[in-house]
Amino acid sequence: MVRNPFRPNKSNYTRVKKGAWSEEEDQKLIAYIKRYGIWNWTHMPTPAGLARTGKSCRLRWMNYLRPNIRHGNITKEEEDLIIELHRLLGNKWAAITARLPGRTDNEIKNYWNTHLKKRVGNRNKLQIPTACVIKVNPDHNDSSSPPYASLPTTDTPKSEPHIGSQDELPTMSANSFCTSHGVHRDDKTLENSWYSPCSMIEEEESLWEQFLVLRDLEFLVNFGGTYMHSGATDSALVCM
DNA sequence: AATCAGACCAACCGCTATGCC
DNA sequence: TGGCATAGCGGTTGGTCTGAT
Repeated sequence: MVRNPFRPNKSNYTRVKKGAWSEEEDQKLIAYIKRYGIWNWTHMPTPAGLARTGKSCRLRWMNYLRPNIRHGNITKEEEDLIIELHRLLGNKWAAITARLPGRTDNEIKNYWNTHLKKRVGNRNKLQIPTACVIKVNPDHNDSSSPPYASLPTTDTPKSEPHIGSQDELPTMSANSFCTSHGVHRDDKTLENSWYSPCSMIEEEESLWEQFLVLRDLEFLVNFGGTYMHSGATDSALVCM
């Protein structure tokens, strides 16, 4: 099922431009999208006057030209959030980015690989991952709080976070949906705590139940984040 | 001033997920 | 239901920048 949207053949391969985008190309893409919206990345480059693949156009738009993109100057708060989200979600850059409005997955990924990976890696060497319980508040029905989550900053500790509030995120390890175990996060001891193992039997019994709850929650979180992130209020871009 | 190494980041590539016919 | 087309994600690459020597 591996399929490239536009795999140039020998006759047109040289026509496809690669490498850095020029200012002119940017303007062409912006102008085209402003006028016609995004109807089909694969077939857009030709009428837009671009010798690029649809994939390349999409990437350029999503990572650089899209409105409301913020570049550089990752704040301390954002950095903390990235670190914590990465601890919870692993390399799910799209999911992480959904909680960081204005940032792109590519930027977050690059920032992690260049700035945070080593630092966090060194810190985590002192921590031992263990199995434990995922805290879930099934009673949450507060429509005033958005489905996406943010994490408390270190100077504003929360007492008892619950899923669904702006202060909480379902706590799970990178692979918690398959083989590994969720991680109980207590904000008071966020920096230096991995919890002692709970009963494996209890965990096995509750794991599927937690999985089902979290699967639904994950959908809400991703949908909410993606929707907000897409700039869907811009009529020309709603089709994104 | 020249060179080199490491850091940074935009863009590419391979692959999976999803929707449609 | 299966196959095709497209969108999207995550890992990797390679060009450029910057600081050290």
